[in-house]
Amino acid sequence: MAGKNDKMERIVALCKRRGFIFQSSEIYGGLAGFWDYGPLGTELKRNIKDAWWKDMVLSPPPGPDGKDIQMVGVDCSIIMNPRVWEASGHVGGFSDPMIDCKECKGRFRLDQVFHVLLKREPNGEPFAACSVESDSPDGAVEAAEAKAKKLSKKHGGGDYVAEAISFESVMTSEELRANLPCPACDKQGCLTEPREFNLMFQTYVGALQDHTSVAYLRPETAQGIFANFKNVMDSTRVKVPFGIGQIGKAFRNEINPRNYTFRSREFEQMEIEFFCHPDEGRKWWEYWRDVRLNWYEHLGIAGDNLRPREQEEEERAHYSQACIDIEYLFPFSDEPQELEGVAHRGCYDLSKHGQYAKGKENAFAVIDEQTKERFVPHVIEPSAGADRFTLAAITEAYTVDENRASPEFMKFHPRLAPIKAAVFPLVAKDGMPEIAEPIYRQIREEYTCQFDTKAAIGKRYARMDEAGTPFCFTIDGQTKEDGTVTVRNRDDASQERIPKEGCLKYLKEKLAR
RNA sequence: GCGGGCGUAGCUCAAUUGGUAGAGCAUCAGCCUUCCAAGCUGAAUGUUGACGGUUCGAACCCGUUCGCCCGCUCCA
Repeated sequence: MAGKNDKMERIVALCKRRGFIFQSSEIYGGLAGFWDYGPLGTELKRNIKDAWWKDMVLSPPPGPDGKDIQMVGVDCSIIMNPRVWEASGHVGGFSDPMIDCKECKGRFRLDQVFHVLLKREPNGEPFAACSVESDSPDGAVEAAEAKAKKLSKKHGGGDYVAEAISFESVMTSEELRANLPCPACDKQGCLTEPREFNLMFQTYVGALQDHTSVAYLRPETAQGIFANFKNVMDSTRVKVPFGIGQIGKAFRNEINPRNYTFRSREFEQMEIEFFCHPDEGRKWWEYWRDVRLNWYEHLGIAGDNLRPREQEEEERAHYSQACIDIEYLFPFSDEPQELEGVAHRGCYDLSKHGQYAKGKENAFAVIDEQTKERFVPHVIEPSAGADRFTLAAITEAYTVDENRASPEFMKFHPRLAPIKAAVFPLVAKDGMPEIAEPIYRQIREEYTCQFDTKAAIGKRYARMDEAGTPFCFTIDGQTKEDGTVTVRNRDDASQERIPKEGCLKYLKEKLAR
């Protein structure tokens, strides 16, 4: 494993040295879970987002029937009405107080642990107690059966009645808590007081800071799309089936951000919500699964490191009918990590907003003009992490070849490369810079390009290798004689000669989608 | 959030254990250089992660805090 971590450390070092990724506010000691993209990283990430937008929203592959599919884009605000997060379940379901066991390090949701009292009939005198995890009091009694039997035996056996009390009611008293046993290890008095673990960042809207003005930074971009479903339908003439795409920041106050930029507290998502007839959910889910997988492969995230993994039924959210995680094996882990999930979410989200948005009960149903059928569309959600893809592109591109002058270089897909080309005079004299400069100016009109006259040519090539620049045009002594320049290919350091007027055309051909 | 380790120039590391922080690489300038990090000359670079304490004196000892790494935990 040392070798693997070593690789990750080298990648992190290269990213800093060459200006791909910096720690946020580094001069003040940084802040866990936040990262900045430097000049090269910014170009790389923008290329990724542009490729996604172009390939998924502006010009997506033909649908299952071979015809064009309908896609439009939105760009929603980060702070929304807090009711959105009640409807989505982010406020209710994921802000529960938790308690920890200091002994066994177990963590429990306060509303899912119960104190089970064993009472002796007929006077109902409790003689023993234990704790268990369960989602209901009845379930708690059942779950406590084995523990209760043991406890009963310890206290002389005989008949008893078990009664479950929620921890919520017991925890209010310091005295009672001091004696509560842990549901996992049964040790007494080692539980912490209940603590809130809401993963949403909170803020206040307006000058008044109280509970009436609380708002949240969105923990996902999807809800802005759902909330605008009707607006998009009313303003664009799209009809089901169609999709809405969005690229934007989202925020999760992760307990423990780790693994470089992989689990950040501020991150960018590239999401599609595709709306279709309930009967066609499976078909569209398969379409998007294939489209998304092909996209990664097309951009060079291919081979053994890319691991699509269909989720088992137990693993999926209760409303989800199918889900595939597109995972990537990063050097920092033995387990593949999720880059994207393509989920079949049924009508869960639209129905929820129908319930929560007052007077909008019918806003999310559509009518099929042919059959007059009225239905709430089902949703297929390909949700990708832009920063995760960026990190995958970086680790996938990172190549070691000790035989080269540049033993480390970045083999980005040309479409993703931050710098597309460099123009070098072989030496800074004999009129070579004068020939090179106009070529550089011409390329710069359309592509990121660098011009460098300094240092030995090998050093300049090596610098471009670390930046992942796929092509370098070099003006040499022969250029003045026959008007040709050399093109150096990053991947194998091979060279060919082309007419000096043909540099831009050459790039256009190589960088075509 | 818990336990363990760590923090010195952009990077890799020194500093005789409490006595004014230095080297290589990289960077920049000049010379030289006709295809893969060559050479020569010169230059710049640090509140030793931050804050506080002990001391005549702290990179070094103590406390707090921030960050990084490893293992748990978490990951809608």
